[in-house]
Amino acid sequence: MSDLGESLRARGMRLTPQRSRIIDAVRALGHATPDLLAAAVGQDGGPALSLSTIYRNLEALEEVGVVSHTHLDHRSPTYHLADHAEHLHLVCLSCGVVIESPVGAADPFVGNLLARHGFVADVKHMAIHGWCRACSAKAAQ
Amino acid sequence: MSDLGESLRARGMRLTPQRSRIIDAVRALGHATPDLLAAAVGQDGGPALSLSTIYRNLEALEEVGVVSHTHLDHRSPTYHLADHAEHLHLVCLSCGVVIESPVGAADPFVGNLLARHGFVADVKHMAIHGWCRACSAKAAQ
DNA sequence: TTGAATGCAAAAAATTTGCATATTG
DNA sequence: CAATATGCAAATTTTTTGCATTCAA
Repeated sequence: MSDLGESLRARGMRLTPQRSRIIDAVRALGHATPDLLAAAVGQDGGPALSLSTIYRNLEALEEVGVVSHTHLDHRSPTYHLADHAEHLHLVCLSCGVVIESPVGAADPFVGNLLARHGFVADVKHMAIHGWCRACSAKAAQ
Repeated sequence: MSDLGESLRARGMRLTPQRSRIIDAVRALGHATPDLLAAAVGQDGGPALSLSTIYRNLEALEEVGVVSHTHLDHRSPTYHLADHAEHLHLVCLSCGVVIESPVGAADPFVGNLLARHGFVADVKHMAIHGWCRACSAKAAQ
């Protein structure tokens, strides 16, 4: 991340202390929503950041490719470092548990979509919803 | 739809004119968001319905199994008749086009998740995001 | 008749935007 | 010094909730 400043500057952006702190928080939490990040940044010793700064910076950092986000449900974007191991999320509609699975599990599906529609799918942008083993067993009774 | 009234009554619910009009609107539009439905219902000749009635009824009708919803993006639930042909949605992150694809395309993927995690995936609950043929071709240059 | 449903207005929750001020490069 | 970023408050957008009134069964 030493060239982060350069990546930013190359796009006319600046490396501000706020940006560094936000990146640190994303790294520390693994993945988190904007307001969780705001809370985390507020506890790193420095002054709290306004929520709008959080939002604007997550967007900026995503453009530069430092972070990216996925949606575990229809309303929470969760951010993580872009170089974080890639995996897709399975969210149980019943108990809410989140399971991580290697993206490879979707390869045949992704291949189908490409062959059939020329569509390049990013299966990890949105979580896959359904029912976990425990909940589907419960429902089967 | 003649037994809709019974299905509702069996659960202590009632068949109101508002409910019928909402179902008609869902059928007419194919699939639409709550506010689009509100607009559509408002043009069927009768009086407009309050948005809260729309929301409460979509929820009620979904419980009874008459309608169901999917999320094309992280903020718009789109409702359709439950007996409407099942398909999954591919949404282009670049141009926004929505492509429908038979759920069968996801069978191997769904099978993998079941085998690997015991997870019963409902791939059509959330749209699959990615890039359509045109946009990915453009990006390749 | 009576409990469920409606309408309206106010409350929430989650982002986004305007703008004056502070800062980076 | 000039242009980008920040902070704060206000505006949006979308959905939910309280409550008095209406209506289906």
